[in-house]
Amino acid sequence: MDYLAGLNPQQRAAVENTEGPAMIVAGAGSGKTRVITYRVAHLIEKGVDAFNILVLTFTNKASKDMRERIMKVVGDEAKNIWMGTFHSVFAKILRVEAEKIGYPSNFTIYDTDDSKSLIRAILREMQLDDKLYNANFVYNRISSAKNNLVSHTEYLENKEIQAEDSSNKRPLLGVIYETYAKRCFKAGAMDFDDLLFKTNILLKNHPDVLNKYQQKFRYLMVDEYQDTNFSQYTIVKKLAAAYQNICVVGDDAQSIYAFRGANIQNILNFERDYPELQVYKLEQNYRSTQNIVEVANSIIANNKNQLEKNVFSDNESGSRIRVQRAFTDNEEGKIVAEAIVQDRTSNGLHYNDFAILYRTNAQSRAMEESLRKLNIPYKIYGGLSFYQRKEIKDLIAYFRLTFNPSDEEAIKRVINYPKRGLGDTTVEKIIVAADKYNITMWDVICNPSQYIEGRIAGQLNDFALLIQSFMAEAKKLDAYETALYIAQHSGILKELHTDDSIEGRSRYENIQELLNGIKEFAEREDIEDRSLAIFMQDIALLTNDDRQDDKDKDTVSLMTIHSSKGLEFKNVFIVGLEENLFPSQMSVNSRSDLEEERRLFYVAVTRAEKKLSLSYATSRYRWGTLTNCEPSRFISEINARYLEIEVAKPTKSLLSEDGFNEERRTWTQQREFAAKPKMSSGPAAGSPAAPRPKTTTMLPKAHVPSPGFAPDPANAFQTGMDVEHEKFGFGKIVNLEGSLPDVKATVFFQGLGNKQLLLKFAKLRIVK
DNA sequence: GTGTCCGAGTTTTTT
DNA sequence: ACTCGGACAC
Repeated sequence: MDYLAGLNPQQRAAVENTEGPAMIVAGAGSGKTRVITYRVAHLIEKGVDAFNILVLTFTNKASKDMRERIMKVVGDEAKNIWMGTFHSVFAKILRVEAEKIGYPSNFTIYDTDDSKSLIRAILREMQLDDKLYNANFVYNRISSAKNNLVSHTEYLENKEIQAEDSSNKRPLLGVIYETYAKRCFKAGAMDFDDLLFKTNILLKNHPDVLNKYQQKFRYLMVDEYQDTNFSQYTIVKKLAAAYQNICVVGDDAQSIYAFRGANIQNILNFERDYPELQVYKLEQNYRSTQNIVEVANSIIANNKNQLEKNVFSDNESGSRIRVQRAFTDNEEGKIVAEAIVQDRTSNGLHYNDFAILYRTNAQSRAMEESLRKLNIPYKIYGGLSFYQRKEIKDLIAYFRLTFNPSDEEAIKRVINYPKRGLGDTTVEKIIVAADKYNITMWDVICNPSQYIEGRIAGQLNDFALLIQSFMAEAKKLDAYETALYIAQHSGILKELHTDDSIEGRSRYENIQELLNGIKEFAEREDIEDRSLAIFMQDIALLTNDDRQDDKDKDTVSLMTIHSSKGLEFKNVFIVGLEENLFPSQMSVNSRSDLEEERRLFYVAVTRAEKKLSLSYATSRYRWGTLTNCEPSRFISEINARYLEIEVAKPTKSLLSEDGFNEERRTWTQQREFAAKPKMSSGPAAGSPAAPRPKTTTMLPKAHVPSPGFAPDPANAFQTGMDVEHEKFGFGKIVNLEGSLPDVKATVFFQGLGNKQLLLKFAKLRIVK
C-alpha cells in the first residue's frame, strides 16, 4: 500500500476512512483527484468488489482520467467500477429499466438543439408570440422545473408557479411543458434533464429497482459535489440511503454551474443530511506558488457565502501577477502571443505549459489570429463538438430513425434532406394527422394514403420504404456496414460529394471520420454488442473528448474557464478582464450571479502553477462593432501588492517591423505613467488597474507618420487591409467602391470613425 | 415546394 | 459578424 505514503495526514485520513458518510472539502490544487483515486483504489485493495462502487463525475474527461489513474494502482479491476457522468450512468440504468416507466430501452436522447426545435414547433402549433414565448426562455423554464423535480402535472397544479407565470404574462408555460413532455414521450425520447428526472421517477415509484441499485452500489463517490442540482442530489441521497457509504468531494469556492441548476446549498447543507458525517478539509495547495494562492484567496474573500477554509501553499512565493492592458482585442492577443514566445525561450518551457483562458468562446478568435502569426501551435478545447456539426447530426438522425422511428425530431431533420419534395406543408400535415389520431409521425408516414390526401402519399411511401430498408439492413449488417449503407442510400454522401466548395469537402471528410469512428467501434474486442444501435446510444452525451490524441502534442491550450476546471498549467493567461465580459453582463445585477462569476475567476486563477497573467482591452469587437471597455472590477479586488503592471519596455515587437504597435503602446503607457507615477504598490485604490476615465485613452492625437512613410499606389489596396494615413493615423479599410483610378475607400480610424478617401489623392500606406 | 432576402438575436458557461 | 428562422416571391 505504498500509495498511502505520499499523502498528508488529512488526505490519508480521507482515503482510509471508507465507511459511512464523508465530505471532503478540497481547496483548489489540494490533491483532490489523488484522494478520490486512492480512496477508490483503497476500497478495492481492501476487498470491496469493484462492481459495488459507483463514482459520479460531471464530465466525460474527469471520469476517464480517474479510471486511468485508478488503473495504475489496482490494474484491470478498475474497469469494473461504475464510473461516469451523472447523465451517462443513469442513461445506462434507464435503458435497462426503461419499460418500467413506459419507455423503449432504445430511447433517443434529445440534445439541446432537438429540445429547442421541438419547443419551437409546439410554439408554432399553439400560435404563440415567439417573443413572449421565446424558445430559449421556455427551454430554460422547463429545464429548471425538471431539475427541481417538478413534473408538468405538478407545474400546472402549483398555484404559486401559475401565479408567477400569469404575472409574467406567460400563463401557458405549463401547457407548453405538458405538451413538450408528452411529445418527447411519444417520440421515445428523453432530453438531458429527463435522464435525471426519469431516474428519480424510476427510483421513487419502483422500490424494488431502488433496492437493487442500493445493493449494487454499496459505495458511492461524487466528484464536484458543489455542482449537483436538486435532481442529482436526490438520486444520490436515495441510492446512499441503505448503506450510507457516501463520500462527496467538492469545493464550494469552485461552484460555477448554478446557471444550469447546480445548488451550492447541497454541499453547504450536507452536514445536516448526515449528522454522523466525517469532514476532511484539504487545505494545502500543492499546485501553485504562494502568490497565486494568496491572490486566489483575496479574490474569494469578497464572497459572503462559503465554507470556512484556509488554503495555503508551501511552495516558493513566485513572481507577482502580471496585469497587462491592450487597446483592442487583437492587441491583447498579440501581447499574449509575444509573452508566450518570450517565456518559452527564456524559461525553457514547452508550449503545453501555457493556457489561455477566456470567459466566452467568441474570444478565442483574436487569440488564434495572433498565435498563428507567430507560428505558435495551439489547440482549442470545447466549442462546437464534432457531433454537433450539421452533417454529422443529419446522418445520425437517419441512424436514430432506423432504431427509433418514433423520433420526431429525427424525422423532421431528414424527411426532406436531401431534397425529396417533402416540405414544410407536408410535415405540417403529418403532425396534424398524428395529433388527430394520436399516433406517431412515423405511423402516418407508413400509411400516408390513410391519413393524408393528395399526390404526396407516393413520396411519403418512398421515404417510409427507405427507412424500412435501413431497419432491415441494420439487422443483417455490422455497425460499420449499416452506417455506410445508410450514408450511401440516404443520399447524404452523394449530396456532400457534389458540393465542391471547401466547406463541402470538409463536411464530406467529417462524414468519413464518423464512419471511420464507427468502423473502429465495430472492430473493438472488449465490447460484446458492437451494433450500430449501441454505438448510437450515448452519442448525444459525448462532447469533444478527443484530447488523448493530442496529449503528446506540444500545443498551447485555449479554452473557456469553465472547461479549464480540474486542469493545471505552469503558465496561465486570463484574458478579457473587462466589465460586462468578465464579470459577464448577465451577472452584474444580482449578488449571487456576481459571486458565481467571482468563483469562476477563482477557478481561473487557481489553474496556474508558476505564473499568472491577466489582461484586458480598452476596446473590443462585440456583435460586430467596436465597443469601449472598462477594466474588470475583479482586478481592483486583488490586493495591489501582488500585482505588477507592465510598463513601457522598449523591446522590439515580434509582430511589427515598422515599430508602430510598439510606438503606440509606449506612447500611452508613458502618459499613464506620468499621470500616476507610483503604481506598483499601495492599496487597491491606487492600483493601476482601477478603472480610469475613458478619456485618457480616447484623446484624439495628432498623428506623426512612421519613419520612412511613403504612400502606396491606388491599385494596391484591398478591403480589410490595415493602413496608415499621413494625418489620420492607423486604420482599416472597411469598403472599396468605384473603379480605378477613382476608387473610393471607406477607412475606419481608431478614435475618428469612418472616413471616405479617394485613393488617388489620399496619402495612404499599407501596414504589413 | 423551393429559394432568397431580411431581421432578430447572439456571446455565459455543459450534459 | 454570424447564423437561424420567418416572410415572401416564383
